[in-house]
Amino acid sequence: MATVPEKPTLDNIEAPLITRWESDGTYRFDRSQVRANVFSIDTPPPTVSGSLHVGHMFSYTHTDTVARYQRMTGKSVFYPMGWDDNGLATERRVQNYFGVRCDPSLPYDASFTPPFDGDVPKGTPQVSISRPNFVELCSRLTHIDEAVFESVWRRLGLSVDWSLLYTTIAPSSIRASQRAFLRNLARGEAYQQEAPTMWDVDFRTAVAQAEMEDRETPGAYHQVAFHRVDGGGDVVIDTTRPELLAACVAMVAHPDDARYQPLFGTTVRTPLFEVEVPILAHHLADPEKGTGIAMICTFGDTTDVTWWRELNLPARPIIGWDGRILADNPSWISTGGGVAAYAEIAGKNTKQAQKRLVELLQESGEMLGDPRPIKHPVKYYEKGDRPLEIVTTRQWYIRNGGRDAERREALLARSGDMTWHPDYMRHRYDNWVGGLNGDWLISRQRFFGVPFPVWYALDADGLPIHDKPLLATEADLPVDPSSDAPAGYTADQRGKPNGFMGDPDVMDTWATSSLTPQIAGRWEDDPDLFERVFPMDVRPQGHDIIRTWLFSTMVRSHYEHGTPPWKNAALSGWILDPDRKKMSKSIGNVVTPLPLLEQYGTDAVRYWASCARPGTDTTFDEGQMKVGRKLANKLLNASKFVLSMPEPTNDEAMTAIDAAMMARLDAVVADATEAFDAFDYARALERTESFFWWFCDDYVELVKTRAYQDVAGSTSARASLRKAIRTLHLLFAPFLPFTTDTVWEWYEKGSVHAAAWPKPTGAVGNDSVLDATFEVLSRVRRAKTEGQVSQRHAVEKCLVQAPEAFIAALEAGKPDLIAAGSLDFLITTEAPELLVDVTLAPKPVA
RNA sequence: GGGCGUUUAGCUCAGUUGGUUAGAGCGCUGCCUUUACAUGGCAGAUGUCGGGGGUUCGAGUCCCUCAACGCCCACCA
Repeated sequence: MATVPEKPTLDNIEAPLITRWESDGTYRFDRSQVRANVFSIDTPPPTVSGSLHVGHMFSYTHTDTVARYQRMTGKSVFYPMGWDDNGLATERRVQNYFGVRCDPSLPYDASFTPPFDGDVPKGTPQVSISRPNFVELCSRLTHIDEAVFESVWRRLGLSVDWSLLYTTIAPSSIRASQRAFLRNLARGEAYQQEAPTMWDVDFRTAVAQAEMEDRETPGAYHQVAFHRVDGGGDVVIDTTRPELLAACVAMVAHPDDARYQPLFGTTVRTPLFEVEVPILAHHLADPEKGTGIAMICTFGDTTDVTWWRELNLPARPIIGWDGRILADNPSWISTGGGVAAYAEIAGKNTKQAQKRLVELLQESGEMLGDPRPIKHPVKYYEKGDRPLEIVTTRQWYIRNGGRDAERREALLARSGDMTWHPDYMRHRYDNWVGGLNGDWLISRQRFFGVPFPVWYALDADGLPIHDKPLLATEADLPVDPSSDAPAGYTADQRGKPNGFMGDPDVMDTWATSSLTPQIAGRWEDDPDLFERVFPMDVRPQGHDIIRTWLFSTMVRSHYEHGTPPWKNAALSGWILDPDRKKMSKSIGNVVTPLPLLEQYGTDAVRYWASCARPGTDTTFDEGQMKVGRKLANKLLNASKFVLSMPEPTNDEAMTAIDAAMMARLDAVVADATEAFDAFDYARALERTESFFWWFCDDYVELVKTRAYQDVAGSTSARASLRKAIRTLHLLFAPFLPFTTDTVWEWYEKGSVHAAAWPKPTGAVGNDSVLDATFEVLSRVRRAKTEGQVSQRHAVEKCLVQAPEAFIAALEAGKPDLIAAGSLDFLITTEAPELLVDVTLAPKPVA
């Protein structure tokens, strides 16, 4: 046990405590505890990018305060950390870091060394390497990044149990992910389908609905004339995508549109390409839009897909996986003019094709007027730079209710099986699930991720038989179908007729991170652990990823376990910069937390984070960190004051003043406990903090003299001060873990973070005693301020006129009041109104 | 177009079942070296609680309505 220092300081208190907590195992999960005595947290695994921003500090602190509270109530806290290193983010970082790109057609080169190691000059062309080489580099870089990341994260003082660390690309995570997929497949919850898919032409991968976003993009309306086959003149449409004219399969107008009703069932010939297409009716056609009649192409947008499906139209795709117009002349274009026109656009990207096609239409006179520029919302992959195209591909899906009312209802009902903090966040879930328009697309045509544990037998011509996939068995997981062979085949049959091929795709990151409760809880690998932590008590996360992470985790747990994966979801808000914009890497307004931790101390930054109400977006405010610093400093000094006094050895009845203070503190303990149980750390802090300032400024000042001297009530004062400060250390411990543990060391054994959360002492006090005493004290102070004398200055006479009840209440505070106010005389008389008359002693003559 | 949230002092924000005169911190002004703390203390000024209507003995708080801002979703010819 250390003693109280002469000059306590907040400087450099963090590092020794971080070391001590680790060596003492202060935050170690005790897995011998039964489920009822465990508090488990499904920690968000941050993407390992080698940097940490103040938003992380913000939301992780919220969870940490709750974890610390739960631990102090006696729960064994399961608080793991994970790194999300699987997926596209890592691939991009590897490309930029080593100056390479993956080309799966290349063979493995065992002696390959990357051209760069971190500093790739701008504009350097990337070196193409094989998939195994690329995956090796991904593993290598994630290991480097994770070592850096861990050291930075430890600095935050989070009470995570680092021995539970997991990564989403580790073999055990791949095993969990593949196992869950195989079970989804076996139960019919996963399936494969060849269908039009939203496609990013740069990443060359399919993209899920949840990962798309709209961006206002410049475009232009082009008015184009189609010729009626019956010679009755032209039908004019407006289109923003004239380059898709060659992919036109029909025209469509609203069934009630009188202008076009006579044309339904007739045909027109497309301009330039001279393909005959029907004019059809469909309720989704909007008479108000453009000319009221649209061309249907395969595929310009999602409405085209709907029309194509519902009107049973042929597929005439002309855009390839690279976003370019297919090179070969399509079978449906057969006239000389059509073939010549197609040759003009073949191989071009959509922009170039559009430009050329407009020229051709203008030459032929089939375009009316000039293009009319507009801005319109266009779908993008959230990480992409060019608009998404719709390409028909074979993909894996997990049913999520997007095409099935019964599943949708079941998943909607799940949001009622858990508690949301704050409650209104459940609307975002309900809103999203209610608006789904397709199943969850989980396959990605990428390289660094969890492979599908699936192979395909090849027929005599060497073509894959997709409808009878060869599945891995659970016992063999994890598998990599690009290097492992399926049961019944040998490695040399790969790619041969009557042999096999591996499924070339990997799962999207969300398909694996949707299993974080299972991964962290070591589902099936350690059933004893899993049953002690699952379903988890809480999922903390940002409100912006309810539609992705929260929902996808719900889907997996709903299918596999028939329950929500957690009892509570705690949603945290965003950090806004002083201009109230979201802080994000892409905007470039991110603040790094390390300099802040240096300047104000970790506790002060945690204080700022803890002031934000759950779910609320919060402005970045260094002012609040200064306040936090001040608070921590005050706690240090108040503790020094109280703990420097001799520990009371005998019992003495508590004075009315002291009992009333303790009763107030009891109320604070009750409030803070209730708030924490509801995940409202901000309220717990606010109640504790406001009590603490009152305690320092008023109560301590009032009883200071009595505590110093050996008079009647001094034991009561010392004992009360000591009990109260100890309770305050416990109440502040979740927020100011460094300051409180520093102080705790002065007089207690062990860590405050292993101590028991306070309970109300049952003190019985009369609050009006405090009110009356401080009302008079405050007036005495004002008189001294107005008289421009020190607060120590003697008061010759203090006359209090007040109603009877007030005087009665004041009675118990009189001795303290006289000492604290340096009153020579205190006289009370009864009067209808409160009046305090203060006569200051004469100022000494200089 | 639908959903959700926000709007309280110059700034950042509390205000929990409706209840005296609406609060805190920062900032601002003045004073005080006081033996826990000058990284301090004491005191002071500052508000038509976004607008309008309603319920009530009583509304920042409940209901209706409008507005501004933000987020999510839908629309994308």
